[in-house]
Amino acid sequence: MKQSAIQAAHKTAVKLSKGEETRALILKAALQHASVAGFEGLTIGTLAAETGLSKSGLFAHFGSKEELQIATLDEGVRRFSETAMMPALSVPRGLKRLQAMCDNWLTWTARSQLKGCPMMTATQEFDNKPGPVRDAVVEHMRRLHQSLVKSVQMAIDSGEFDAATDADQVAFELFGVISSCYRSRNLFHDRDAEQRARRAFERLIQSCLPRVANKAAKADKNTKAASRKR
Amino acid sequence: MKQSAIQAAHKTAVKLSKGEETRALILKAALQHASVAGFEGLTIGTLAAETGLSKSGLFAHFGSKEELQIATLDEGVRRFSETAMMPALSVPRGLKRLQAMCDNWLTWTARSQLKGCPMMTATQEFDNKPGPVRDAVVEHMRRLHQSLVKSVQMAIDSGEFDAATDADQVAFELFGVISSCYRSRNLFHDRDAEQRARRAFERLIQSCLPRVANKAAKADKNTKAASRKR
DNA sequence: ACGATTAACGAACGATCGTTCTATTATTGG
DNA sequence: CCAATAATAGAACGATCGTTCGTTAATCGT
Repeated sequence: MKQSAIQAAHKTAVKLSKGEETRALILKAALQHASVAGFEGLTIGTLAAETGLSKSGLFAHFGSKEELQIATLDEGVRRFSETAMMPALSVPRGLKRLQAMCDNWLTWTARSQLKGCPMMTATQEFDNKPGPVRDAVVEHMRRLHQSLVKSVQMAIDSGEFDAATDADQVAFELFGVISSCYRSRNLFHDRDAEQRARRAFERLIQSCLPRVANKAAKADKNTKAASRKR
Repeated sequence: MKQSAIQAAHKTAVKLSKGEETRALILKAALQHASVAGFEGLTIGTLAAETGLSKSGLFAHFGSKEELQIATLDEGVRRFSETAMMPALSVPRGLKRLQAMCDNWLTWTARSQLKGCPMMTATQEFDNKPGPVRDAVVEHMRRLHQSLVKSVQMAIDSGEFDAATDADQVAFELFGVISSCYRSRNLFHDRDAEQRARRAFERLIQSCLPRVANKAAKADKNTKAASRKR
């Protein structure tokens, strides 16, 4: 009983074998490192020193550097999902959720104690380097983009956005705003970066609002929300 | 006379010493390599093999890898300036020039036979890595951002953009669009990326147009263009 | 609690990294 | 054309890279 209480203290109630435990520890350090120095900058030796393991001991968990990179990327996506995406799912569908998602996106690295966004880093590092890592990055980023598209589509379905809104286009532009925010913040140490991003979101949202019968469409929102397509 | 005719065949009429000539050759290869594998991926050995020089022979041109990285970055910026920025300067000030600048920005890597944008790569690689290279990146990007701001300001001064337009904010968002375009093109191999970017530019420009007395402001354009502030 | 399994270590591998040195070959200015 | 200078080559350096291997220590299922 005492044991189960301790287990319950963890957010994930499942038990971890020794191997899984240290693997998680490694990946935490690896993600931290990758968010600063990139995935190519990940080094078995450095990582081993940071975690107190031997090179070979650490290596055994992954079998290759490539696998380590992919595992670290996966861990980054996992952290992103639980820090930025999942909380937004508790917000009602539509514009509110889209805004929550974008807002969480801007701030998740700080909340996750990372210096940069691992996925953005991975994108730049591997977008021209064929191989399994690139494939993994593409897969993850495609999913991410689709999440955005879906959220925009919900705002369209709810009537908050104009029916003619190009969800893919909006997702494209939202992604751009987020990119610009990260760059301003990390490269220029611009403290107003998030404010700039929010203003950009605002402008983008403004241009997506229903064009005609503005008030009527808003009044229609609650009834239309019930008939979602996806 | 024959010799001067040969020299005239080069675009830059100035004479090049042997050292400067090979240095330029190295930087060309280095830039090519950095645009694909990044600046940390630059390797003295690989670069020496590609250019047919010895490691030490190549090394002597720069004195350190860090200097090689900075020189390569400078070369990238130089190429960007002559491929994307300078041609835009022959377009009349104002909205037209801003559009030309953005358009050139989207396509300059292809015209310069690069796989990716060296400055974007450098930004991601060094935005969290203190040192001389990062300092150089920051300096270059700051200048770039200012170029954008200035072009936006000219569109404001000419009356094509609303007087209340926040030039810094617009530059921020333009940068985001370009980022998103590069990502879509390089990571997803999306052939519509440029079209998406142009649509985003269009939307952004639309939101900057004079709010009141639209037609009157447009008619005023030619007269107001003469009284620029900067 | 014991036997089977897994995790971790330490040493060594060849390769390549950036860098230094000395020697030799090219280029250049007078 | 010749001395002065600059450019390049070659060999070697210690460090670190990713990886392999055999052995020891810890954990786990029963």
